[in-house]
Amino acid sequence: MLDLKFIRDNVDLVKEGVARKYVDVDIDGILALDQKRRAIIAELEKLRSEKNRVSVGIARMKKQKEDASEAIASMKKVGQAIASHEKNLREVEADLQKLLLSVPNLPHADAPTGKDDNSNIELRSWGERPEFDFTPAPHWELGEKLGMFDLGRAARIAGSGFILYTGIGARLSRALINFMLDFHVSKHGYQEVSPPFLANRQTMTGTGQLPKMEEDMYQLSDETFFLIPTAEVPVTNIHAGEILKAEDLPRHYVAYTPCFRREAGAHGKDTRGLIRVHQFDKVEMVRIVEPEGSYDELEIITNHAEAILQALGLPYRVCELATGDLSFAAARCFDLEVWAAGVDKYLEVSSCSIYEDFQARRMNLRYRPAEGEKPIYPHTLNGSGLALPRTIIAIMENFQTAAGKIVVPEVLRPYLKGLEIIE
RNA sequence: GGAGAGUUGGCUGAGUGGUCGAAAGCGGCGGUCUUGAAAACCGUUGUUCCGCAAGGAACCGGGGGUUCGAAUCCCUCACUCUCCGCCA
Repeated sequence: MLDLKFIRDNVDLVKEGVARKYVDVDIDGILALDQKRRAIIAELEKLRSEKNRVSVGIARMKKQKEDASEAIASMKKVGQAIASHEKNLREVEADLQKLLLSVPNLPHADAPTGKDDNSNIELRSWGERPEFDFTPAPHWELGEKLGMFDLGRAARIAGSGFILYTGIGARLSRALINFMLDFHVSKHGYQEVSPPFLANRQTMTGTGQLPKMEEDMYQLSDETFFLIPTAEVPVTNIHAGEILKAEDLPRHYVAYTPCFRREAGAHGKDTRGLIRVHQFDKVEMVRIVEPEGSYDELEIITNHAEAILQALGLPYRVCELATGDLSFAAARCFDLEVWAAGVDKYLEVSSCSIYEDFQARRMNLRYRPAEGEKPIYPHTLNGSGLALPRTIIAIMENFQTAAGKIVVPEVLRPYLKGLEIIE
């Protein structure tokens, strides 16, 4: 959420930023409602002030057994006027809030302007793409042959777009989760947390999934819970509504969770194998930091995600998202795309974003920079480190042998009782 | 799932429908005293909104209502605790 005062004082800047995100929101409508709201408040507070003043008098008269009926009668009218103004204010504020919640975060000045991912910019790449003297197989062929997963039975259990990992596939998945968590905890200093996998409406609004992404999430029929689309939601909201002390910052959290996404409107796009599924595992990093120097934090979190790919020996590239490709709440975002030899393309395995104070304001998360100072909003960031299925795809496809076996990355072997080859 | 009890400021904990933003204690901060510290004493100590300002307004779990007036009464939701049942 943007600061209403900021919108008021920077109308052109806000309109320009929103336009760069290719989002259509009614900024003028917000300003009009804001003006209306303030007019109502001014009037309402005048009435309340009168009420308070006269009420004291009534109390005194009653105490001295004097007749207060005249004052009470006149206050009755004031009371009614107050009630009607309050109703009015509630309505205006509800409308205003609704509009405000639909305003996206403004993109950072350095984010490349562009409508969609065609305008994304490759910043750097790491590692060598593997060379084969045979045609590398896609992971769905390798996976079925090696008994790592069974998509047909998964579809029978839940539907298409779900994964049933089997045998070594399930173990590899568990090994990756443990490896990533351990890595971020011991090498990058994160605190591991394990949050609920369901979240309520308020929490979903806090990080910005609601109101815009309602159709993309799974919702329970009692309408109180959503299945989380990412650990970003429960973890960033850990301190929602709190006023943290300066020494409580920074907070560095890492969490493993499954992620649930309806992928509405994604039919036919990358649907083979494990590329795009409705439920996947992910290890996620979240950083809650002071605004000062927060963009350095974006580099740091991106590097932390990259470190996993480097440790696994997977070639990747880092892309900066164009303004139109940025998520609703993000100001700037770097994607990591891993090379997958079998499907012969780069696959997004991590998204590292900074939200500035946009999420903090939505969830009313604040901290006090120093004793006696006013609380202000910290900045929030998050980055995948990493999403599992596509990482598994890259491991399988890049490390496959002519015989259709898969060489296990060394860093994972301790997690698989020393296993070197999946065959 | 059933029955009951709660939710007040950083914490503990009072609060009769009428100057209650709210007693008291603890903690925090400032000061006096002290070589320094402790103790004692004095003072201070929330968040937000409107307003150029002066100033005003709101907030006692959330939301509604009754009333001239609500922390206090009513409704509703959420959460916490105790007991019973069920269960990984």
